[in-house]
Amino acid sequence: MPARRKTPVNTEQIEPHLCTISLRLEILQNVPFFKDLAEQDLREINQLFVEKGYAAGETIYFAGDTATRLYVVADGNVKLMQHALSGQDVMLDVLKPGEFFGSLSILGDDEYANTATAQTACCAISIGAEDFRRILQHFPAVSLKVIDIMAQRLNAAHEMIRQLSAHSVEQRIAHVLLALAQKLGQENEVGWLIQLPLSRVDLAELVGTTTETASRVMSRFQKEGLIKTGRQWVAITDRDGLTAYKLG
Amino acid sequence: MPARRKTPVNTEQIEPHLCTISLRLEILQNVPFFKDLAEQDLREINQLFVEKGYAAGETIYFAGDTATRLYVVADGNVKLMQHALSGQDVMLDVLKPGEFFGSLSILGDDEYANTATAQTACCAISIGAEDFRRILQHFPAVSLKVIDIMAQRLNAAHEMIRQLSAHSVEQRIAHVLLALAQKLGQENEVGWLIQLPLSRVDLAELVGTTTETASRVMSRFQKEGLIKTGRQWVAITDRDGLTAYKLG
DNA sequence: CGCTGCCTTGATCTTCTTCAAAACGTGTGG
DNA sequence: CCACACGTTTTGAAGAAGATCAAGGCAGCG
Repeated sequence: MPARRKTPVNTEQIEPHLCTISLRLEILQNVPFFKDLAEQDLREINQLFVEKGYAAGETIYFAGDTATRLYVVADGNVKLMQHALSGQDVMLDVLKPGEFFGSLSILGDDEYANTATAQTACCAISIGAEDFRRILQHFPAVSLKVIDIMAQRLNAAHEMIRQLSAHSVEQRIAHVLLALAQKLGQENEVGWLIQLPLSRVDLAELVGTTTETASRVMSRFQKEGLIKTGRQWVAITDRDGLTAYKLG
Repeated sequence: MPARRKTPVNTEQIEPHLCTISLRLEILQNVPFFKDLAEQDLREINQLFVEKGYAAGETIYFAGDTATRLYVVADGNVKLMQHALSGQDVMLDVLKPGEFFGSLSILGDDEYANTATAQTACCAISIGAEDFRRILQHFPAVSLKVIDIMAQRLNAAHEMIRQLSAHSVEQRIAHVLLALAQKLGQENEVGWLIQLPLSRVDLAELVGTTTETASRVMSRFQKEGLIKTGRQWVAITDRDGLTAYKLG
């Protein structure tokens, strides 16, 4: 028995120096838009990437910083945030290994549009925007994949806009929990566990409400047996029940 | 004197058959991602496009339809909408000539993610998704431009998410009015006129509120001398004042 | 002139935020 | 191993922002 840890979330620490060069090739193969490249090309591209580890909570770049690099999550989770002048933060997305972030706007704006922070201890590899542009020019197939992924993200953002415009906090939380479980969930003795430390603050930032309201809704959901939740973790126990809530 | 029309918005009707083949080449040259192509290439690409006119209010495609074509606005304005089960609609964007919409997800999903409707009488040209993909493969420069534009749109969507999460209806309306004026505005004896028929319903759908609340906010703005507004039109008279409102 | 949509305004009610305080878990240092 | 301290979570009560319901007004058009 390791300890009396209550978190069912797996929080193994990844040492910053774990992302060795040999591992990077494997990581790159799992990046959706590099998947179809020849091994030789991949090997060359690999040379252009640099890896770095981050502690949980550490910021990878800030919104407004000069945008020079494109990143790919290698291990752990990264969250993308927007900041409002009022001090209120908004969480746009949680990324898992294989997803990219950073400087996408290859030609135009040269500022990061959002802040990237390590949600868990994590490792990310990155490439200079210039080098990435060269790759896109040489491999049209990669460009097509990138366009495809961006279209998906745009759709996800539009879905979020619809949620915020038309649904109650209760519905939005139900939706976010289901989406996160879909993306990062693991079946478990507790239920369908979201493999991510997720506080009430995080949840509030994800659905655009306050921590208090988020807490109240979570209590209600738990009381009704839809979820099990504790400090920084959530598991879904009644998927259909939550879906019903989400739909109104 | 034509009549006692009150709308300062220019509402010249475009006949559906106005988009002749000769005009199309000119239109294509103004599409951001075709701008840098050689005349000869453009001429070939032009052959692949088909044009069609739409009456104001007419729907170009519905969310959920099989996605087969990519469109470019040639003349007039097109709005992109999301629908909620509750019946509430959300307006994601208003497009002007040169902007594209439709099937962007070249490889993956084969459904339109939103509904495109003619906000004014308009004309759009379109190309089959297959043909467009071929163009992207042949001209990497076009792909880069497309990625760039999609990055901009993603940023715009994220900005909207931040607005909805962190700002009041008043702030959101101020923001939308300024953004629309920036995009479609024309200096005029009335003020900075938004060249677009824009009802209270449209406004409400743009900022995620009800027509009543939108109307109240607009009345307040007019009372304070920030805007002039009437049936389906808005002009900004105090840009700085509105900006101040937008910031809180 | 009256009809049909759009726009406005008022009153009421719900949802969510805000402010405040207490309870709980977790890691720390005695 | 226990107890304290800190950050997280919960809960309550009051207040504000916005939604909803319901009329009434105004512009444009036949």
